[in-house]
Amino acid sequence: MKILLVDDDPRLRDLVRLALERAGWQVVTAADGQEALLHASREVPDFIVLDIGLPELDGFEVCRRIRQRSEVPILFLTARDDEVDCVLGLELGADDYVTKPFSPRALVARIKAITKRSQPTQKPAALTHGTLSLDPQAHRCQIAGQEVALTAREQGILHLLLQDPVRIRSRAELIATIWGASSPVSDRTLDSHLRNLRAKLEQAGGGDLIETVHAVGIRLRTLI
Amino acid sequence: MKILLVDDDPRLRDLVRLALERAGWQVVTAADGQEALLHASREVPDFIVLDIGLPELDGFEVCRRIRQRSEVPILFLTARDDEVDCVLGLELGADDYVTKPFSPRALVARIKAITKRSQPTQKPAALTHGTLSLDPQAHRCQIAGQEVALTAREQGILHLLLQDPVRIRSRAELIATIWGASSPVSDRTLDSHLRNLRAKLEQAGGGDLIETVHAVGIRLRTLI
DNA sequence: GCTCCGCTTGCAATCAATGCGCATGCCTGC
DNA sequence: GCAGGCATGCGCATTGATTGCAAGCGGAGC
Repeated sequence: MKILLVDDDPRLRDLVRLALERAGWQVVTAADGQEALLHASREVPDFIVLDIGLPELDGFEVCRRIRQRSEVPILFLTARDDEVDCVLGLELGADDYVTKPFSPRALVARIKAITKRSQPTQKPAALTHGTLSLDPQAHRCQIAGQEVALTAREQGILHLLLQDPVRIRSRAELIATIWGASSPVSDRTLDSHLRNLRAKLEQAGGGDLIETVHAVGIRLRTLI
Repeated sequence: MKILLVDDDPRLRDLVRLALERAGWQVVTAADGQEALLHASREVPDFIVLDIGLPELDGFEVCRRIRQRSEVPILFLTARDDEVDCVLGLELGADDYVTKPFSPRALVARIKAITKRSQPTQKPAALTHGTLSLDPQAHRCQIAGQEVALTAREQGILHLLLQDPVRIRSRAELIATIWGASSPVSDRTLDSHLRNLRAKLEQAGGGDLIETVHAVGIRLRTLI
C-alpha cells in the first residue's frame, strides 16, 4: 500500500515515515499543499495522511481538491482540539483524524482500521436523480438515456448538487466548494458555467433540471 | 529452473542460495533493486524471490516494474508480519510471501508449491476491448483482426488503459505508472507516444479508439 | 406600476490543454 | 562504426475551457 504523508515539519515527517515504513507501507512525503496535490495525482496513493496546518494551501483545501477527483481515504493530523470540530463538521469526506501529539503506533493502528473498514466499500456507484446519472470517476453523465459530455466545472457543479438534491446551494457555497477559497471567482463566472450546463442538459432532453431559488441559490428540481 | 534471489543481506543470500542450489535449481543473486531489474531482464529467470526491504528501489517497486514485462512467479520475503497485508493487498501480482526468519527448507517447499500450481495456470488471456486485443506477455496487439506492432511505450500506455477501460487516467498517472515516479518525463513525450499509438491503431482500422477528456485525462472510447 | 436587485444571456478575451512537426540522442543489430 | 528504430522533448498551432463584462429580463416588495 502506498501512503502519501503530508506535513511541513521535517522531523515529524521522518518519524512518521519510519513508523509507516516499518508497518510495511510505501511512503511518499510532501511538505506543503502544492506538493501534496502533485503527488496525489502523480503517485495515486492508496491512503493520505494530511496535516491541517500547512503553509499556503491548508489541509482542508488540499482535502477538498483531492476529493474532487478521488475517494482515497484521508486521515487528518490536527494540532489543536478545536480543529477536530472542523474536521468533523466539514463535509470534506475525511475518514478519521488524530490529534498531535500522537504515537506513531496509534497512527498505524488507525490507518489499518480505516483501510480494513473501507475495503468492502467498493463501487462508489454513479449518483442519480431521476433519469440523470453522474459517474464522477469515469467523468460520465447521462440524462434521459443520452450521454452528455461535461467539462470539469460543469461536472463539479452537478456533482455537488447531486450530493444532496434536496438542499439549496448558495452561489457562494458552490464557488467555495468547486473553486476553493483561494481563487475567488466571480458570481458571473459561475453563472456562465451554469448556463452551459443547463444548455447541455436541456439539449439532451433533460428539461429544465436546475432550479433557481431567487436570492437563495440553486438546486435540482424535485421530481414528481 | 533458474531462480533470481534478491536480498541485501549477504549472509542470508548465501544461506538461501545454498538451499536453492541443493534443491537442484540454478541461482542468480542481486543485492539491490537496480541489480534485480537488470538480472530480471538479462537472465530471464523462471522464478523470483524478492526481499521487500531493499536499499533505494524497494521490493514493491521492483515487482511493479517486473510485472510490466513479465508474469514470472514472485515470492516476497517480508521482515515483519504487518508487511504481509501489504503484499497481499497490493495488486502487484505477488504469488506468495514468506516472513523472516524462515527455514530454507520451508522456502524451497513454497517455491515448489507455487511452480506446481502455476503450471496449469497458463493462458493469462489477452486483454480485450472490442476488436482490440493486447497480449502483454507476447507483446502482441491486434485490432480489427489486424496485427499492430507496438513499441514498449505504446504497449505500456495501451496496457494501462485496458486494465480498466472505464476509468480516465490523468497524464500524470500514466507517466507515473509507465515511467515510474523516479524519471519524470515531460507531458510532451507522453503526447508523442500517444500520437504514434493513435496513428497505428487508426491505420489498422481501429478508428479513433483513444479518447481525450479535456483537462481530465484519456481513456478508451466506450463501445456501443 | 415602479424600482431594486438578482439572475440570465450574448459575447469576447484570456488561459490552459492538447496535438503535431521536427530535431536530437540513445541503443541495437548488422 | 553505421543505419535504423525508438524515445524524448522543444516550440508552436490549434482547440477547448474558463472567465467575466455588459445588457436585458423578471420577481418581490412597495
